[in-house]
Amino acid sequence: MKKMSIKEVASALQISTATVSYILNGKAKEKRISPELTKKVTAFIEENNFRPNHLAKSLRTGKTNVIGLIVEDIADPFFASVAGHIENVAYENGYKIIYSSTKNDPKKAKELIDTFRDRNVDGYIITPTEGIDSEIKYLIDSKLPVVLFDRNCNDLDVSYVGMNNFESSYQAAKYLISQDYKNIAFVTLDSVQPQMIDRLLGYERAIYENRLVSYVKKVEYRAAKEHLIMAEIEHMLNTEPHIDAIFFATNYLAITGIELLNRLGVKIGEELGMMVFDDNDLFRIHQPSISAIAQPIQEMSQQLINDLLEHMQDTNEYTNRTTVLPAHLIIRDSSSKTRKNA
Amino acid sequence: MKKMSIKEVASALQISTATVSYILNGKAKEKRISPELTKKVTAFIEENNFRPNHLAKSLRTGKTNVIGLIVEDIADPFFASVAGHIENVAYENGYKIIYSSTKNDPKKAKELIDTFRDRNVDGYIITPTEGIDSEIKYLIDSKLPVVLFDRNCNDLDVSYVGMNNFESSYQAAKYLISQDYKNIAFVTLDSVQPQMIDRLLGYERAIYENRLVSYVKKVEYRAAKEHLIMAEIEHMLNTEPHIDAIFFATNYLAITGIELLNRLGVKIGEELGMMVFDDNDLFRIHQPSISAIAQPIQEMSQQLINDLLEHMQDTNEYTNRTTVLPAHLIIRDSSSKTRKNA
DNA sequence: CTGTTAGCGCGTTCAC
DNA sequence: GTGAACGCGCTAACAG
Repeated sequence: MKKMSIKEVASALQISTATVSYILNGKAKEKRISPELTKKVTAFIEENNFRPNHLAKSLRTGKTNVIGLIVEDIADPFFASVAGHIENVAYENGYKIIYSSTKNDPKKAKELIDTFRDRNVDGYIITPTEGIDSEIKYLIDSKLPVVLFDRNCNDLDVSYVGMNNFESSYQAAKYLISQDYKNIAFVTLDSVQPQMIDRLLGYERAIYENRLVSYVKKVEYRAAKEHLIMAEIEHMLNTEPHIDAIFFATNYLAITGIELLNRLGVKIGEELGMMVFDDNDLFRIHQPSISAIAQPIQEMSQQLINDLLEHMQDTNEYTNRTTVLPAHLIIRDSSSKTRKNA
Repeated sequence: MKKMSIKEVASALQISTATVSYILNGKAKEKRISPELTKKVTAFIEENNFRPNHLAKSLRTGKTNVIGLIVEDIADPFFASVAGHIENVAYENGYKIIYSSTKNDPKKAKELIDTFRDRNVDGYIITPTEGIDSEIKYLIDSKLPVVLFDRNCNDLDVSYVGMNNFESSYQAAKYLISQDYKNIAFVTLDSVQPQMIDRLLGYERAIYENRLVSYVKKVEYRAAKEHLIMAEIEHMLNTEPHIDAIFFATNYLAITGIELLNRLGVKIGEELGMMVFDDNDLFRIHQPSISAIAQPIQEMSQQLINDLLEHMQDTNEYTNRTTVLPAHLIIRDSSSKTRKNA
């Protein structure tokens, strides 16, 4: 029951492997192979369940039909969701996906790019870490299809898909201001990632435009433990008691923050407004519900995989495309002093 | 800057490709290649950044160093988390992971197994759907390393890793009973998956042992829309008003249920006890917090990948192993009538 | 002892 | 419609 080779098919049918190969690849007509023979071969292949060896094919053609997906962490629901959407489309187009998580470690990111390169993946979807511009540039220079997402590398001519962090942050902050919050704090990570910086700047723009004061709390990035985050937020609330709203730059920070506030008995919405980046079941169901900026995951994924497929189709004519999608601002109860269900 | 081949290395150094290959694969000593030559070759390879073609190597050796991961849905946080853990260990051992989601469709599951087989993955981690026993059996008969998880295929001699659904469900139900709930409903999916059946049976055992009455609500499985689930639960609560606790068999059902109950203004815990399968941030932070049965994700993943690696190492001596890990019963406020924080 | 030759794995594709 | 080279690395058998 071992695997059959094209040679065996050929010899069983007393024809050459070339003929079988042409038929397999739909070039029967082009190569003027008689319909009868074509039918005979097709039938034989079907009957004996012959499957060409993918490795041999890849070795010869240089195509693996594999897409390399490099994300910060596949276990993160955001990236997992993107992985799911991408897979659907990739699957329909005959591609499989091989993934790896950088854990935001540039060294690992570089290794991953190398490994994927060694394995001849046909295209790359990458969430870049800091300091891997040169590796990405190398891929591009080698004419390999690459699409970045979530974070861009500004200095590179490469396709990118992301969301409008600056604009959505600005709009969200403006909304809080419109709801009469006067001292809005922004809790973020101490990170230089462009998307994080944009979120901060969007907030600050809204603050400055309205002649308000900005309160920015940067939580240390690496292995930020929950209780440390809580301690920092608590400290901030104690030293700046006039703060009347918090805008969290990430999901995780917000969840930790909510836990703290619940424990402190602070009434979210009434006493303290809240806005969060990245939506989540929790924010919808929490009482009061929490307003959030939802990333357009579906749209981003679609764009990502479309761009990549297109790029893989015609490597030469393809021109890079930067897509910045609008986020969805979801207004719930936490961003108004008068709660609907209060 | 195209890729260099072993042949080029050999000719540049005026030696044979065999020599280079032996050195590359650490067989220099075994093959009595002089240390000087070894050093020279190593240096040359380093300098010119030569990387052997993985495809050629795989074609020759039959090993791809790729693990095929077939889950129900990679976008589901549970599977994504498993994927993350597995990746860590796989990576350290030189394996990459190629994934695909079955969406619980047997047809797709079969296709995926075929595809992965075509692509010569070295090992399989599979969340089986119904009706793919024969495909899995085929893999096993072909001596391919397979580990199942989440759901077992009872009739197959194959390694399996999962958690003790029956026991943990039984314990959780018993706990509710011990907290003086008398009419406990069990809300589950209308599914014949073994793990779902075990959860139901565990609940029923606790009910019967205590001479209570079981209320089982099976929600239709396919594409269960939120509002339909809500309608079903609401109907149940109306027709069986004496129900004083709900035990949800899945995370998703519970989230939907909580949303409904909050809307109805039912006081979870006091008026209606609650227990849920699969933990989640939401359950921890919800007020009142929701008791849950947490899957031992870390432990399961570790066991999964260990078993598979072992199996891939010595295909012959390996004997199948069934691992059923205990779940973590996390008692919070929703499972007592007297809430701690009430 | 050191290192080489040559065939293999298997599908693709050019030249006839 | 075919023969044979080719993509590239591995390794048993062999020569010096």
